[in-house]
Amino acid sequence: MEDKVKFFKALSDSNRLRILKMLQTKPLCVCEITNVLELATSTVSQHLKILKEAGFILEEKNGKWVNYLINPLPTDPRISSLLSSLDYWIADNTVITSDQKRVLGSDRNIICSK
Amino acid sequence: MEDKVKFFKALSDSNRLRILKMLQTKPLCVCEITNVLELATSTVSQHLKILKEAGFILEEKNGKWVNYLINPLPTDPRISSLLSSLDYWIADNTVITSDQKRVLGSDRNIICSK
DNA sequence: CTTATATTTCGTCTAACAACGAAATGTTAT
DNA sequence: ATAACATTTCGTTGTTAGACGAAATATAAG
Repeated sequence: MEDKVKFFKALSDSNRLRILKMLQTKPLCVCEITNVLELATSTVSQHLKILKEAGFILEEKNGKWVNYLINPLPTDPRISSLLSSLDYWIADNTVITSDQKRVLGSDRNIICSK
Repeated sequence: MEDKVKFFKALSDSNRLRILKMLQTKPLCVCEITNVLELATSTVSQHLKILKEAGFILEEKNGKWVNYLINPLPTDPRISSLLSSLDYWIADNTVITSDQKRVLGSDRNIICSK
């Protein structure tokens, strides 16, 4: 019974919605996301784990970095539905838009090694 | 920012999903729902309050009873979307189906005054 | 091999949530 | 009026969830 609410639970946190929308802009490493959300790295890592286990995102190791990206081929069609209609569910997207701009205008090599 | 996750939060509890699906069968009073979910009346009342405040259901006083029903004309189109596609989000619906059968085959006047 | 960097895991704190029973409220029936 | 019933509100309890910092892990660079 509990996996019925799994998707809703994963989307029940505004920081996780922000992460998903950022990743729809481009794949990002943990420290880039941390930089935008202004949370502890460990907290962001935890959110990413939840999104990954729910099937929304994938992780790809790249040396020192772990890149997270939107799952391009989710096994569950409900995930595809949710991902493609995320904007619909997020009414006020001023924060989201600002996040996406920050993500696009920033360089990992400057941000992360600070 | 917090009303972004309002709908997802309301649907993040399996008992609330069961309530919504029962109400899609027919309007019900608190004690009929309590009888199916086998929870304390006060707990069910609390769940109904959450669903009502999120905009999914309405309440109609009818003497001794308070009838709850699916909101037929939600102001927010997202609520309509969610309500009409609830089955899609609920994968394993054995519990749901059983609930709906119980609801249809029971008489408020017998159940509630016990 | 040691250091720096990126990330995850772990333990802890606090806030939010679901559940309960008891008390309060409102309505119907006697 | 009083009793019976339906429901809500309130206070409490146990559990879950989000946040943090510190320690552990992994890789890159010197």
